[in-house]
This record gives sequence, C-alpha cells and structure tokens, in this order.
Amino acid sequence: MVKPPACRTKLRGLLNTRLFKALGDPTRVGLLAYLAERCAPLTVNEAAQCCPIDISVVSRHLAVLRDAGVLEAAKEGREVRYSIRYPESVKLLRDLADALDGCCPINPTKRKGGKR
Amino acid sequence: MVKPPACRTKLRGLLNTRLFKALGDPTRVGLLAYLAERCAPLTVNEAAQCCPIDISVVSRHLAVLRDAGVLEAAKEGREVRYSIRYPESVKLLRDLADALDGCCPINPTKRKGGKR
DNA sequence: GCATTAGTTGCACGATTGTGCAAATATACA
DNA sequence: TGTATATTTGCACAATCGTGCAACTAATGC
Repeated sequence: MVKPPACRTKLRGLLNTRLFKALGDPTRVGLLAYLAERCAPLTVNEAAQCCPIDISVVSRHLAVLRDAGVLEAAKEGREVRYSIRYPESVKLLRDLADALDGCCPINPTKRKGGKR
Repeated sequence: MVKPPACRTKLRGLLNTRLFKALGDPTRVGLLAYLAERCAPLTVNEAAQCCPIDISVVSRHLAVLRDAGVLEAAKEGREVRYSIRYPESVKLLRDLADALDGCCPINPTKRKGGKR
C-alpha cells in the first residue's frame, strides 16, 4: 500500500462543494472582499454599498456565505453584523492545500520545510 | 491609512470565481478527488470510472477543471491524460489563505511565525 | 398604540448549468 | 482505404441560480 488512505478521506472531506459554490459568484466574492477590506463587521446595509444590487439580494448572499462557513452573523438590535470567520476560513484553505500537497507521494510540490 | 491596500488587490485577484465555480460541483470534485487518489494522470475513460455518468459529461467536467487551472491535459495519441497541477493549485490555496490572513491588521488568526 | 428602520422571505422571471444522446473529430491499426 | 477506439461538440431538456419587487417580521422611537 503505497498511497496513504488517510489523505483521501481528508481531501474528500475538505472538498466541500457548498463552500466553493458560495465563492463561485462574483457578487458574493465582491461582498467577501469588501468585508475583508473594511476590516470590520458590517451590517447588511453597509455591505450593500459594495455593489449596486438590491438589499434583499445582499441579504441572501450574506446568508449563503454564512451557511458556507465563511461568515458569521451577530444580531445587534434590529441590525445584523456580518464578519469573516478568519481562523476557520484560513485553516480550511491551509488544510486543503496541505491535503492536496500531501496526497500524492511523488508530488512535485514536495516541500523542503516541515509540516507547517 | 491603517489598512494596507496591497492586500486588497491581492485578495481580489486571488478570489477567482472561475476556480470556485469549477470546484462547486460534486461531480467535478469527485473527479478531482479520484485523480488525487489515483496519484497519476488519467485518461477520460479512466476518470469516468469514478462515477456513473456519461463519458461526454466527464470530458466536459475535466475541461472545466482544466480551464480553471486545476488540471492540465496532455494529449497522447488518441487519448488525453488529465493530471492535477499540484504546484499551482497548492500555491494558489496557500496564497489565498495568506492574503485572507494578512488582510486585516487586527486579525485573530495572527500567526506567530513570519510571513512564510 | 402607530410609524420608521433593518433584515428576511415569497414569488416570478431570465440566465446559467449539468446531463444524456447523437454526431463529429481525431488518432491508431489492419 | 476502412474500421475501431478516444475524445469532443451540438442539441435539447430539466434543474438550479441570481435578481428585483413586494410583503412580511423584528426592533426602535414617537
């Protein structure tokens, strides 16, 4: 048994289509980038300033990103502040990169350093 | 000016919707995972063994992944061998993680190590 | 109570997408 | 040449998705 079976299930588990589906729309990544640039939790109204679309659409897009695990919502009074889940998002991307990198033993990307 | 504008353009540039669109379909990620598990370039026929769908659909999906930059195609005679572009894919995921991680100065994911 | 503001949800419509079948293209072999 | 195999492409259809409008819910202030 040459190929480690652990990496398979890990890679399969990390390849969550819901996340990529969420990031597959230009309006949504525009919202995500806007949130990242503003460096602060934004309300739906504030996030809507990023692009000329209806507030209801923005609300739906933010909900999609929240369901995908990229954002988290915090209700404050009558407004909701959406913020990026940095630790989880970054970790997921790094884990995915590591899983893809370490899946094939004869991988040309073979890093010279350690695990991290 | 507190927030570095360099990270913005970097993040925007890395948030390529075509890549995420390609990874947003379960059949395509199934093909990608199958390629990763087999640890070798596969023909369309071989890749089609991963799931019970028509070969033409597999061909189209592989083309989508190729156009997204995840796979590369090498024509050998009358068959085409698709393989994962490990270095580029892994680097893109790591760059995206770094860009997201380093975008906001007051980022809770604040890494203890250096830049890389 | 009523009015206002913030956000979500129902509905409809147009656009995109995934799929299978058949036809077309390309390469190898007799 | 003709035949067989591998892959791609045209076409049609169903399903999903993004969008805007209106209606609805929730919370604040009069």
